[in-house]
Amino acid sequence: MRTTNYLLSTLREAPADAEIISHQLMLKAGMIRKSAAGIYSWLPLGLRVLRKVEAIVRAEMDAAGAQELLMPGVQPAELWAESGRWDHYGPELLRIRDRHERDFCLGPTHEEVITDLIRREIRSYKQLPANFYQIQTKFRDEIRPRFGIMRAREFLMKDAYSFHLDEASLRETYQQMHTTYTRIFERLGLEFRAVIADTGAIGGNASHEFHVLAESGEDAIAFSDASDYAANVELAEAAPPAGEPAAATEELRLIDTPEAKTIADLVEQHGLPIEKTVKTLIVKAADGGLLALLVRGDHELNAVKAARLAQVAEPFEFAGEAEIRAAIGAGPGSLGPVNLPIPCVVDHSVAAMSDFGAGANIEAKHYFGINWGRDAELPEVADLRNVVAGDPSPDGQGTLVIRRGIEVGHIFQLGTKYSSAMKATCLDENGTAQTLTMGCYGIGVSRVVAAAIEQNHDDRGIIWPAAIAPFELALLPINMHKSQRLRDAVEKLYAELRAAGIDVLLDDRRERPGVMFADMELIGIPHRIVFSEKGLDAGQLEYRARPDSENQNIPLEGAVDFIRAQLASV
RNA sequence: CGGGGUGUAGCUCAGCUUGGUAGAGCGCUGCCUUCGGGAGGCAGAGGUCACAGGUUCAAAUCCUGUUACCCCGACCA
Repeated sequence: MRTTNYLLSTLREAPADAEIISHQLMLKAGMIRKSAAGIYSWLPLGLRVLRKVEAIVRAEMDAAGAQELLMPGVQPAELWAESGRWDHYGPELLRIRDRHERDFCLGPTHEEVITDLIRREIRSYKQLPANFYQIQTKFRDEIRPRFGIMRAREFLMKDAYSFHLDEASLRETYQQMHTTYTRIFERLGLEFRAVIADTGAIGGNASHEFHVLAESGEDAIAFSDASDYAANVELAEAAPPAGEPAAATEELRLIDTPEAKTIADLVEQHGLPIEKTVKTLIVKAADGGLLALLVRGDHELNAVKAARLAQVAEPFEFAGEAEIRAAIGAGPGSLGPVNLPIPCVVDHSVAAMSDFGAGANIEAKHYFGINWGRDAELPEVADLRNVVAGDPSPDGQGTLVIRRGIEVGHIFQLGTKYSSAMKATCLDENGTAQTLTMGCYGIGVSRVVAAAIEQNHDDRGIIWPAAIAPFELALLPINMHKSQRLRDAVEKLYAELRAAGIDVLLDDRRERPGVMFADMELIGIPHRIVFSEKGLDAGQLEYRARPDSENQNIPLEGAVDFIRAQLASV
């Protein structure tokens, strides 16, 4: 491809509303343009990347025996009514009506359509198991689309649905998809982790999310430095500390703390180590009253874990200040376990504390030197906090490291949620109808593009992993318009590279070198060759890989082989 | 949905307080010079100042309404 025949719409400055680096770079590199909030066009350069991601996903899904099909983007309301989701999906489902006043929606996912299709097509256990996938545009009317393509309303997704006669077969395909996803993200050249995920309302069955690791990720994930264990921080278990709490060495004392409203104040004004403080959080209880949850001052309450306690009201909700004062007689900032008039659950790490400080349940006073047993009965103990870096791994191997991740894939075992609602059955060996068991497996194809940039960029622009770069190599002739000899040499190599099947971009614009360098670095082409008169005199070209800062002189003769070797070495 | 902010040239923004008929830098077109890290000069093109109404002799500027977009929060995955 020649730049003079290609829409290379690079921008010097990114539009002001682009917040994260991938969004800025995708706009600056001319990959995407916005049509409306969360809705984008892909320019030729961006589409090349998207297609490369798609091709890898498709190849690996095919290799795993999945069959590609394509389902409609517009779906009839009847199917959603059948599964019950027409009423339950909420405003994220964009509903539309046709000229005959019939209801439809723009598909945010395709469980209904595939289940409808398969219940008609699959009659016998002999056709199972089967796994169908598509790569298709989805629409979710997000309340707040943001971060460009990362959290768009319209996005490209690979979604797959598998069908089985029993759980064992489902588990087998699930495991196979886990392996396939691992291969896909390895081939994409991204640093990623498969993490144990929340199974949500479906419950019970296994689920994993695949996260691309990047500082800007929306999810915190915890993984072991010594094993495969990885989980969303929301789900990672905090192991109870070993051993008994240390014996009391201090007397209980009531201290005036008029200026201490927060843990930070307490630490700063009274010289208490933060690990010797306790946070008391009040939530609504299942019985209609209030419940106190205690975590150490330096820990965070984990709402997912708290919501699982039987004593906690559903949905999980913090109590208001007025309610707290009515029940306890003191406001937030002065609460603690001593003389607490409401039920209480404490985190494991709190149960292990001694000689600690907490609110006195008296306005503007704290108790210091609190010890369980002596000053307050130890209440129920549970896992209530987010894990932190350095905690022991729940599988007993190594300690936890916390990184941020971008969710790009999700696999889970659906079971019979849709097949039973929609009566999708087939006959087993005995001729009896069995409700199909299902799994589903998604990859956010367009999000992968943004995630790859979040993980791989520098201050000059994008650094594409080789497998998904829009072009593999850039040819940059300097002052080609002034030298026919240079032009001939460039054209010759360009033709040879193309004949060798290399994805090459020839910058034949009459631009100054600085402009070419800046553009090629911005759009992230992994390899570049610079042609100059001076080099030709010496029979040499300059080669540089994208992240390097040094040029390498290579002989003009055999340049194609050299490039081939460089491409292969990545 | 609640709170906040912004809409002026393709992009980044000034002008608005104090009303007087539209600006800069970058980008774009042409010519000249330059030519190894986003060059310089000259000449151009390009704007219903988001939209509608109002006040006024006069509105980008003041007032009202609408709309779009952005940020924070809640929500969702």
